[in-house]
Amino acid sequence: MKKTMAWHKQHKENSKNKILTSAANLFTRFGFEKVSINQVMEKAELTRGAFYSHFNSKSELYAQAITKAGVLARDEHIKNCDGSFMGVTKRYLSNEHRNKKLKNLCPLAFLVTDINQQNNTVKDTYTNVFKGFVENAKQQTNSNQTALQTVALMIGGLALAKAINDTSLSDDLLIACQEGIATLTSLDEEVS
Amino acid sequence: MKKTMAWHKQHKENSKNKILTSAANLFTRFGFEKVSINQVMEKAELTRGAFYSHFNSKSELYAQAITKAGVLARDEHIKNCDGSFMGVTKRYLSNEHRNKKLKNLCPLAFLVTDINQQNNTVKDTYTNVFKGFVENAKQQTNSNQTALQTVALMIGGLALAKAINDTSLSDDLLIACQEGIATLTSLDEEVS
DNA sequence: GTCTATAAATAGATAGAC
DNA sequence: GTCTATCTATTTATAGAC
Repeated sequence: MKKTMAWHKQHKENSKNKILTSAANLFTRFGFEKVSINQVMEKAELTRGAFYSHFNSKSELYAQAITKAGVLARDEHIKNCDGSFMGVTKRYLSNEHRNKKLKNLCPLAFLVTDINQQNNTVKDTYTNVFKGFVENAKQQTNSNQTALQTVALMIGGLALAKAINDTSLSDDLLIACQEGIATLTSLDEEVS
Repeated sequence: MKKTMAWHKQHKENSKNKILTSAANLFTRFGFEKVSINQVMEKAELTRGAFYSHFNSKSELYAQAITKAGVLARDEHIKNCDGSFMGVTKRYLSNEHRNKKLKNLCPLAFLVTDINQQNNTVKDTYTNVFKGFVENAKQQTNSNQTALQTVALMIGGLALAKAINDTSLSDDLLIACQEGIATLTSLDEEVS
């Protein structure tokens, strides 16, 4: 009996995890409104009806999916970087990230506008993921302001580069943001 | 007869202009997917059925509304600024802009992610508005790269500040972006 | 917990009167 | 050109069988 319960619990957690991974992937790629619950469930290899035994509404899925997307993107980042600060920013502000060739995309950049019409729970979740991102940047800079400038150039630069329908200009923009971060952080070091 | 034709033409142009102004306002505030044709037409004081004698589809409206929003935002900006470079960036990266207190909001910042799932015509229009924005910045900087860093900090910083559900952090972010632009442009001047 | 079937609401788009 | 009425498709969410 206990064994069966444990299996059931594990089974449910697996299903929920599959749904969240599917949602994180689809939302960051196609935005909130363009993705239906049906699509999320299909990618998770389940049917639409099963959704509501895991979440009360699509809004609830939004919030949890953003956290999941943040974790997935960070893990993939850590795994594939040399660890240097400029290595991280270059990978973040890369053509591969912009072109959605990475397995996991940063929800902060890819959903920055989508967030705006969602409820406060969703916004709070986005804000928390952002704060984690900022904390990470702070470890690499002396001043908080430089950290904020860095994340603005990373997240904002990537979001803009993705929106532009001109590859050459978009490439220039990504490089410019990398250089901007390098300039501001090196000034920050001189001051300290 | 000629007089009547002229009046008709004027009337139609007025209606189309009202629809575009309404759409520019609603889209920048609430995003593409959240705004229905019905809402656009209601704000333009017309009914749903009249829409299709001006536009073939909602997509066609998107594209034209982005251009309209860009023009409206720029005009309001010019009208209310002292003309100095930092005056412009401070007004752009202001609490009023972030809080949607301005009459016209910048479509580049408020739709940067929404654009992603639209067709190429819409993306091209967004790109053109962006190019105009960059050209404007270039007049204030020596290098093209500094201009790109400036627009990334403006548009990206505003988009992020609006997404964050923490007023204090959001305020810091706006200030940091203003300072970042000041730093990068002053370095740019020294080099020349 | 997962499935099929369906309810209820809303959207984009069209038809025809004036 | 603008209106009312309607078609068709899609969505979130629920009901009930297994």
